[in-house]
Amino acid sequence: MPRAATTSDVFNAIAEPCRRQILTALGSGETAVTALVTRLQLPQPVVSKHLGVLRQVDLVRCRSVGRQRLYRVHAPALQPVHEWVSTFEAMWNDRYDRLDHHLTELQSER
Amino acid sequence: MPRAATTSDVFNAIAEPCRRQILTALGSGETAVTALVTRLQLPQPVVSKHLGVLRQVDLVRCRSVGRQRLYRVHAPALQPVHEWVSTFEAMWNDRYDRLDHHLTELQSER
DNA sequence: TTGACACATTCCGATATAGGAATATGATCG
DNA sequence: CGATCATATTCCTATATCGGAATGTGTCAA
Repeated sequence: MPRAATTSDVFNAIAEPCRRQILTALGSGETAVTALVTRLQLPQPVVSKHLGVLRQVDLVRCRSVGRQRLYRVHAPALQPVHEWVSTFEAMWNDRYDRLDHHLTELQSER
Repeated sequence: MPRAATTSDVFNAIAEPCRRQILTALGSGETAVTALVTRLQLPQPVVSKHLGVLRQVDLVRCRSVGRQRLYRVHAPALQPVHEWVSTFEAMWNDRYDRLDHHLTELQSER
């Protein structure tokens, strides 16, 4: 069994490098699909499909203008990720590093 | 082609719910594999395999004590995720929400 | 040394998913 | 209306990855 559905889990959606690239690119503001295609040097169907996934987890939203579709980041969807990661934030300071070293040394002494 | 190797990408490693559970459980301190197994109600081989993945991306480290293996979180490996997500942090405040609403309305007016 | 315990690894089958190619949809313009 | 541009969708195949079952490895204890 593969992992939980990409299309329903934000963590899973941003696990794909291309999708992160797309989000980063959209960080600079509303962008049309073709613009993304040229900027990221990816085939158009690939970009559209990734955008589809990002839309399903509400990481991007879009509006139609003429025949273009302008996509933008919907950042609040990233908040759960930020919160979860922040849980561990207190652990990447020097005190924890020293603890880590200490524990590692405990092993080699054996 | 499936996505980039789980075993080399932190984003991918934390895309799996079980692995997030494991990390969260390890947040309370060094833990043996059996303890994780009983706490998370998962088969032992499953836990061991997830720990293997987490080890490969350096999200956990372990030391041997007797016949046990004590695992601990190595939080610095999460920093890239935190940094990437933080890039968008400024976008999930009220100002951006209002902008979002505004852009959404622009569409329906058409 | 033998057995019990703690954990890791291998083999397996089922299933998602990524990307390519081709095609479909939808809007605009002449 | 027909052509063209912008984007989405479908069909396809290759490949990771997950979990289960069984087995392997290493350590301790009697």
